[in-house]
Amino acid sequence: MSDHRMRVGRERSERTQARILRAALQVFADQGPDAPKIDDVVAAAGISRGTFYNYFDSVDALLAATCAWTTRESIESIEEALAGVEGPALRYGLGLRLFFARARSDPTWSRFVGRVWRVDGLELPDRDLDEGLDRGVFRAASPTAMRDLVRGGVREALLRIGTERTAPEYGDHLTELCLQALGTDPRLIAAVMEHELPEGLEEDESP
Amino acid sequence: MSDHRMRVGRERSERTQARILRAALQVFADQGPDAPKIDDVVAAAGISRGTFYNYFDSVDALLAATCAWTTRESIESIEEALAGVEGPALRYGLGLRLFFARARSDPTWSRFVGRVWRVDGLELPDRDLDEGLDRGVFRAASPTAMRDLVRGGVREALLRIGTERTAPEYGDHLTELCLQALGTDPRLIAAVMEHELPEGLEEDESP
Amino acid sequence: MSDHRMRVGRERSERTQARILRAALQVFADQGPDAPKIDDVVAAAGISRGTFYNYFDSVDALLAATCAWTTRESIESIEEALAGVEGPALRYGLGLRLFFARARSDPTWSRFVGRVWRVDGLELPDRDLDEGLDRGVFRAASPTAMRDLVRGGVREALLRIGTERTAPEYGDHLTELCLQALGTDPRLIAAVMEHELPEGLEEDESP
Amino acid sequence: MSDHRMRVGRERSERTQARILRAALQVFADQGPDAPKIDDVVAAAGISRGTFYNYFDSVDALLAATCAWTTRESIESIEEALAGVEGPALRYGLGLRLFFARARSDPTWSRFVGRVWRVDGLELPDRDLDEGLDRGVFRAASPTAMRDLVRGGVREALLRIGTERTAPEYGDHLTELCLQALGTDPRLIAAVMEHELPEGLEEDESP
DNA sequence: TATGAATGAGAATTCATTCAT
DNA sequence: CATGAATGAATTCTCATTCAT
Repeated sequence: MSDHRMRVGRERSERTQARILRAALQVFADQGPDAPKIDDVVAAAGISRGTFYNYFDSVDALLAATCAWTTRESIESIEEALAGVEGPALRYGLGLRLFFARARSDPTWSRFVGRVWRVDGLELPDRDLDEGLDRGVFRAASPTAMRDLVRGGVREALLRIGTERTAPEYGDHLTELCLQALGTDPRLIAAVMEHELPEGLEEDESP
Repeated sequence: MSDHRMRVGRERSERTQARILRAALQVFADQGPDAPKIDDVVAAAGISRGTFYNYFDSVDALLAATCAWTTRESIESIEEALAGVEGPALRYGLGLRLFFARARSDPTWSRFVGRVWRVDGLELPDRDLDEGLDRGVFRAASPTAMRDLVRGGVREALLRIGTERTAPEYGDHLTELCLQALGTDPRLIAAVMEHELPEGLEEDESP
Repeated sequence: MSDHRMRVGRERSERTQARILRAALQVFADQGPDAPKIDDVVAAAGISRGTFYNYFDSVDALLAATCAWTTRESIESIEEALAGVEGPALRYGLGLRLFFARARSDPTWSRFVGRVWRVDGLELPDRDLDEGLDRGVFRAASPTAMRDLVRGGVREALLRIGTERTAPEYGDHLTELCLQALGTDPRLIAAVMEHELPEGLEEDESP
Repeated sequence: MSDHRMRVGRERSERTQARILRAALQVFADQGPDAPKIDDVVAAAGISRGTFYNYFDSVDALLAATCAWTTRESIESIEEALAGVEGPALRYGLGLRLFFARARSDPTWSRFVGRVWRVDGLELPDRDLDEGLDRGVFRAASPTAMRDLVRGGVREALLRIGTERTAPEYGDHLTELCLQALGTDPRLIAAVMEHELPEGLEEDESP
């Protein structure tokens, strides 16, 4: 009996926490990381102020948790989807294409990532990038500048995808441009673009 | 006599407004567009709260004015510096190099532009971009994606330049990458990079 | 359980709102409609500033609510007390006498009504007035002038009653003068003045 | 020469003071005695804040001065106009008619007197009232109630005259009602109403 | 005397946080 | 755990007053 009560309690608790995080995603996506008030989150989640404080200490803590959740979930999805793919250019390029596909299927997530994620998140595919540079698949006078260009471009693209109705090929085009900027061999680029998109990254996972 | 008084008054007024704008540049550069409190600005400008409200209705109005000032001033400087330069690639590329040079000489301005400017400002060199596309000097499957990549990359670069000590060539490298992403002919890129940097854009003009 | 909590919450909320309104009555009566500061109300009600804003948006909104409350309550009391009384002169005259009796028993209310009520409230007995004019019980070259004289006289009387210790017959005398000004038959006036005062209007009802 | 300068200075000073008072009349008439800010007066008078303080210490002092000016001027006009008139009822009735005529010709003044004057002003014709009561021309169970009724009615009438377009006879009708309320002999009332209106009270005098 | 920029005390308003139920 | 009324510190904003020119 006590067992049952505990289980029910834990489940309810997890459901409430999930509601808050989903509401936070929406609110931060709409207002950015600084503007939101507790009441915005509370209203969006359909809970009371007091309940909020049962789960998070402050808006900042909520922001951190929301970032952690989305980042963790994205990493997992990407790694899973790219599980069998080999080669830095292919992995990196397909990763970007998947990222934009996910953005397209969830504009709120896209806006959130574009507005809120700082380096932690937007540097995810660093391993493939490093490997590509090491192997000479990517070439650049300044790796830092290269990363900055790509990171900024991706962020800008996410904001656009999350905000307006973009053409279906927009994400692929941006991926292509990024690879070009990295100095990738055109034939390799073509291969990336023609490769079938692995499954994954398109569904929203509950925290 | 009355003339003299009016002139003195106007001069003082303009000096105060300039002090506020300069303080605002600093504060917005440090804290972003949403976080600053009136008191931050007031303290940075060395004026009283009341004086602030003699010049601006709210922090939002101040933000708008600061954007307008920096944008106007940047446009003027760029146009002046590029006065005699012909050809979209040369103009666009030199424009970027000048922009980054200015950023390097004024990190606060760089941080401000990187964090705060929205499209209004960061689309400045649109005319040259359009002309380059028209003439086939720039090539891209998706002009929108191309612009987004460049805009995002520039923003990211400004944040870096405004935040840390970057290598002297960083700006040039990023410029080169942008031109590559635009599909510019490598010889043309080389010409841009070897061209002497016109004077201008390096001094801060008072509002 | 949830039911109980809701009821307790609502009751507390209503009690607080009532405290604020009662404090407002006092404060507006003392200072008039424009002068009061939020802090005056807050201090008189014994609540915090924040609590005030949980109930009203501004002093103006509080003023409106206080007017609405007093007006509604007065209308109800009068109508109840005059329920069985017939004839415009009798109803109007007894209404005035009751009004002044209430004023006497609650000087704060009297000052409030005298200083703050605008037409909405002080035109209450319009129906009887119109009916009296229609039937020829009241006569006047200018109904507008007549109403203005009575309204102004009543307001002035309320201020006096609410401010100083008046003779017990003061209200009746003013009623008599009003009826005279309306051109009422002296015998009818005598009947009004000799009629027993119905119960009611003398107690303060909580909002 | 010094003489000349002093005279010119004094004249200018008097003109400025007059401008302020006239502006104050307007502003107090529109906003009542409590609401006006220094800036409202300053803007209406077309002067600077500093100049205001050369003439008055505060808004309260300005209010007092404006009341004093209008009261003094009204007393003088009335006394002058009624110079040769004998008998309390005739004097009192004609005084009221003149008062309303003045109100009609200067709605701002009317609104000001209606909203702002306290007893000091609206008790002006006390002497005639007292004399009328002494001689039995006026009759009332309660002189206080009588005065209150008349004072309130006059105030209400001034507000109406100052605010909307009233019929030309409105003032006379209200005068008649007042005299009726005072218990005046109908023939005497008729005489008052038929009496020619003395000259005066219709022009605005500069302070 | 006239001006209006500058000031800062004080009033209005917001909002994160607590806590009794 | 959930609730939302109450709180008051922090912030925004107003406006009477001063004073150098």
